[in-house]
Amino acid sequence: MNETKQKILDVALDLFSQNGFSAVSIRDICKVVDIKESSVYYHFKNKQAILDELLQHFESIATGLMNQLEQALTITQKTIEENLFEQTCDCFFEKYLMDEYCNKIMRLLSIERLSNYEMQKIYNYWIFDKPLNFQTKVFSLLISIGIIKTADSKYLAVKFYAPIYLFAQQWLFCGTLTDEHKQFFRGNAYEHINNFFKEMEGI
Amino acid sequence: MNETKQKILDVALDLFSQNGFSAVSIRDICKVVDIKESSVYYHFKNKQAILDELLQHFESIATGLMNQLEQALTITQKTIEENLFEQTCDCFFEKYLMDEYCNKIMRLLSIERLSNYEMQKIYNYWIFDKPLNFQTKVFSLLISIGIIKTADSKYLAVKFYAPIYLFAQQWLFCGTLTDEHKQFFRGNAYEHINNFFKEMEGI
DNA sequence: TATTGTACCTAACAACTGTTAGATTGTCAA
DNA sequence: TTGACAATCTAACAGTTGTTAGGTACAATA
Repeated sequence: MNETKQKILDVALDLFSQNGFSAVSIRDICKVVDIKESSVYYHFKNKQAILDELLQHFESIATGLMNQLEQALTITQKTIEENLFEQTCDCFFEKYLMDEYCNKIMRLLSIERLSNYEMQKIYNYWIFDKPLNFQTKVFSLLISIGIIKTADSKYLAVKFYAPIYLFAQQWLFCGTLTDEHKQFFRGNAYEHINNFFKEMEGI
Repeated sequence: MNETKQKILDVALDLFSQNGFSAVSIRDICKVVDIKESSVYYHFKNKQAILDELLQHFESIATGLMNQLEQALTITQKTIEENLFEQTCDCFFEKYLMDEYCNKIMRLLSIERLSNYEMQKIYNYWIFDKPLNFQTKVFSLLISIGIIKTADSKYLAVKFYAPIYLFAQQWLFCGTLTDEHKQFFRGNAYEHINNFFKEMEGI
């Protein structure tokens, strides 16, 4: 891909994720990229097309990561327990919630979803429905192979995911994504996961 | 308070909560209120002053509600159990998360917190710190009077509050606040509270 | 050497932005 | 009736917005 075009996308996402789509002007972007505003229209049909391309790229990344997670459920039973923990942390935490690109897209979506129904659907899918459905599957599986005693897998998924979502909103979706905030998130989220599985073994 | 001034505040909050402060123009507000844009400057020093007054009013409402909740903890022990459940639902759910005014302010804050540090602090205080601190107090109290066996009250607060926050984000902070969405939230949140206390009695 | 295509530029457009100066009403008290 | 005040208006300002038409510089191709 063209170097300038990539730079426009990077800067646009950076500004969109802080101020929202409509509050950022083409000229704001151009000041940072250091080109004249008309040059943007050589690479993109209009302002909306920049946003479209950013979202499309995000959805392809997210689809790939979620597929990777789903595959961790299909391997042999013995390796499930070990693999699941690692995969969840690596795919979902590091490469998704804390990934610079994905994180910025999610910030942007959290703004736009309030006035744009299409954005709301994308946000709901990737932040609520998809992760909760995946966790429900995980717990159904753990119940079926006897690691967990019978329980409501859907409610288990909420109890597992909700604190992670809360910590993410607290540390990963405020201000800029810093290493310090990442460490806060990791500390809280990992501790929660450990506690959660300890408590489940007890029941 | 002046009728027109109140109408400006109402319309401004409605638009700000959907599109964010900077994406709404004075003329957007005036079209709905049906006045000329210069008339706004009779009631407010500038655009920022509208936002300031909205936030100030919210903080006085929120302070009152939280004080009311705190008081539910100081009454005689016997009535605590009965009172706490009712108060939490009434104050925190109905008069706070689902109240039209407070709900709109929280939407607005969720946009502005991404680019404005002051807004971020207000959001964090009223959405994370204050509710979590209150719940921590509640569980400390329940532990001290023997209703709950010894446990980490801070982590209990997270486990209690996180699903409520998740349901709120899912149903109360997307699109417009409808009666249908309110019912979804109530259904999920009340069920969670019941489950939570059932499980605690078991331990 | 002439032509073509890429990647940028200057300059302008009509519409919109927050804000202000000053005029115009209607409603009271003197 | 006069004067003062509150609440609104008209009209304009300087700057910003997304977008376009048309020009320029430079490389690769014919």
